[in-house]
Amino acid sequence: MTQTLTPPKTYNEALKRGHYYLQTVGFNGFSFQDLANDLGIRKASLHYYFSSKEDLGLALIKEYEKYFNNFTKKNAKLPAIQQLEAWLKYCYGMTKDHQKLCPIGVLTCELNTFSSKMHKSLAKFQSNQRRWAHQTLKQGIKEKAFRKNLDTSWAADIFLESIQGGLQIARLHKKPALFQKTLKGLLKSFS
Amino acid sequence: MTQTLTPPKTYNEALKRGHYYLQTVGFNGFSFQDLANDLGIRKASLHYYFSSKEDLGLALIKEYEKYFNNFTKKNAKLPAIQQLEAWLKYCYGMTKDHQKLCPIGVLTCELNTFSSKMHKSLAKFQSNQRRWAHQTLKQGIKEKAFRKNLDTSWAADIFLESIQGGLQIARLHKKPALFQKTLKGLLKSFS
DNA sequence: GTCTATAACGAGATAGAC
DNA sequence: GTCTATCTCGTTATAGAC
Repeated sequence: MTQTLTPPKTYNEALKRGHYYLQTVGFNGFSFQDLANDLGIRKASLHYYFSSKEDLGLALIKEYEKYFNNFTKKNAKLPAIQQLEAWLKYCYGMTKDHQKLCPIGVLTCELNTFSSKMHKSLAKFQSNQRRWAHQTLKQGIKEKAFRKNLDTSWAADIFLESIQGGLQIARLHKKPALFQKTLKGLLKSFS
Repeated sequence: MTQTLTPPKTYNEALKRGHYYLQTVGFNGFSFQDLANDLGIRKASLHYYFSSKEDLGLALIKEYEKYFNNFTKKNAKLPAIQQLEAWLKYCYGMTKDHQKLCPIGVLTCELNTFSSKMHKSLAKFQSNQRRWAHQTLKQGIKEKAFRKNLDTSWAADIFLESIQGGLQIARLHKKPALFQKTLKGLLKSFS
């Protein structure tokens, strides 16, 4: 009925294309012009939604985190190993979708070109993922999916780091199967 | 005596600073102007050495590979585990040196903004590293440093991918120790 | 081998009309 | 909410003097 109920279509489309570019060419690899072309509007119009590029960057990270939180909530009742496998499946999908990378990996490479606000936002997001991985791995031990003496703190870190690096190497050699093999093997080594 | 014997000081300095920038802000994160400022010359002068930025990029990768080949040759007679540990030590040093990243990781994130020439050069470099890791891991089994049934193909991939991702996460949280812990743990898990 | 000067372009950002 | 128009700046790259 009122304008607050109508969905901000342009805003959402911009975020969607922003995510695409971020994961394929990096945050510094695309411009307002690129987004504007895709949306069929002028780049000046984008400043109505995002006052600056940093503003866009913060919105993109926030959106990623929203998706991630939704994902973990949706799968919270599954056995731990299935939760971790579901995340791997989602990441594996990136290798087939324009060889996208993990956004955290991309942004970390560009980190020194960002403001501290974006830096902090990204670090918080990664800590969030790390907390989930750690807790899920601990749950997996209780469920006997992983060995009792597994160092879950270490496992959480290497799991997330390997996803990042694995997606990057898979892109380099155009070999999605490489990601699959490495990460499945890592999960198996936790047993 | 002749000019071919005098070292091309400017050229080498440019490569050195190029490496620094590549690993701290990415290849697209610095300009000829940055290099020129550091060297105390005009940016136009750099085109005497590098006809284009792509040309500079190719030279930087070639230089990395030269260093790597030298490194492996130098340590070739050490036990396998010491060779791998030496490489980890070198990478760990990056975390303390302006939080540098693995150049392959950085360049892979920016890959879609590069020419196919640079893409191929980078892929070849990574394959070279992968071959070394694989062969060294196999040697480590013979030397009883790693378990007999270790999947060395898998181990080589996860080793290199974790280095990449590990350096990135260490930068994000400004925690060099994180890299150390993850990678030492991985190597130990191969036993 | 380094310089000045300049071309050609694309970036982020803003003012103000509609 | 989207537009035109414009500003300012930084980028790669080239021509030609010294």
